Amino acid sequence: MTSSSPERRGGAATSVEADLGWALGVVFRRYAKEAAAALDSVPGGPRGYQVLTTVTGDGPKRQLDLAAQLSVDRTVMTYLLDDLEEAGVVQRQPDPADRRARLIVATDQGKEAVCELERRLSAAEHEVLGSLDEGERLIFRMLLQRVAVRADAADPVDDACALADADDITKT
Amino acid sequence: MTSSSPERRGGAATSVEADLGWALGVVFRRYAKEAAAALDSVPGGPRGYQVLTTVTGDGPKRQLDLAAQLSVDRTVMTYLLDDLEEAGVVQRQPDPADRRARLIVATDQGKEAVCELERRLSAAEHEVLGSLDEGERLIFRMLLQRVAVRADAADPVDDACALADADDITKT
DNA sequence: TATTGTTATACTCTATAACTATA
DNA sequence: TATAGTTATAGAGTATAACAATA
Repeated sequence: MTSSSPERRGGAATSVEADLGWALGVVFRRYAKEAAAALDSVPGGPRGYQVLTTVTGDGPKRQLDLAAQLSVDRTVMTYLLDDLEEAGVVQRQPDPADRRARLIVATDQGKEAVCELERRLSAAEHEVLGSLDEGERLIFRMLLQRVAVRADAADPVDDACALADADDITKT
Repeated sequence: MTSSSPERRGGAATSVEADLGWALGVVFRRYAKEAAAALDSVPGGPRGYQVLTTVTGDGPKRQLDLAAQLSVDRTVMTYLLDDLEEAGVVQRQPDPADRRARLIVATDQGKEAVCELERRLSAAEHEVLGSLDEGERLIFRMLLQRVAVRADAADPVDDACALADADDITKT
């Protein structure tokens, strides 16, 4: 048993209005698990895969740019690349334009691996959305995409008001 | 900047087929952030809120049962309850049926707090789904719910096959 | 002997700070 | 002086193990 059932939650819960947070959490964790399993062979798991696909798709990239683009701490990027390099899927090359920087490039082995990994990941996605038919899946992805685009644009700083009037419940 | 843009990802990406993992992650993290802000006043944040709503809705519960139901480690539950009790929203009472066990009950203050917190949480949900109109929101929640129910039922153990043939990419 | 709950310890992940080599 | 990358260190969060009280 990994999570509580939705009906268990308090408050109003018509079968459709059922807790959004619960559903989101369950689906996200499930996908994360499936993806992690699919990408099990990549050092660093999903994040290692992201690095690999990025350098494969975009071509050579400097370490810091890569870190910024993927929202990974630069210190974490160091460890990640250590492992990926040891696995032989990427390589650190000197940047001819700046002797401080390193250009990260995918090896042939890395490029090959991406194809196989993409297939596995795609299968994992299909698995997670298995309860929807083709049409529903399309609608779901479309709506989710719309929500995500807005969510990605929104800044947590915008919620200053929400935080401001969130006085301590112990004083209510 | 918190996350990479979807078009940045490698592979095939028609605007609708855009990366499911990315969208799920963004929406989930956004919701988690909003919820954490809305539940800022509860010790333990969202998890403290879950404990509070559970004992408010289901009535007194033993600590271990509560931990199992919410998938929280029993050692974590101890700290969580310490904080919630100190805040005055729940109480540990001796279980008349078993002197080892403690029954967790919500205080009046705790019950009051739940109402306010539910309102805030509901507002947060509305905010996250803000890019959808009423009808779309209903469809989205319905589909998400369907996906979640299946995802919740599925066991990671079922993926033994996926893990089995996930040989190391370094040897491909 | 097994179980409830607590405490202490260790482990993982991530972020911070200090360092080097270049610019 | 500032920046790219590395290393060492410290912090949060979580899990493991040992413990006291009771069954």
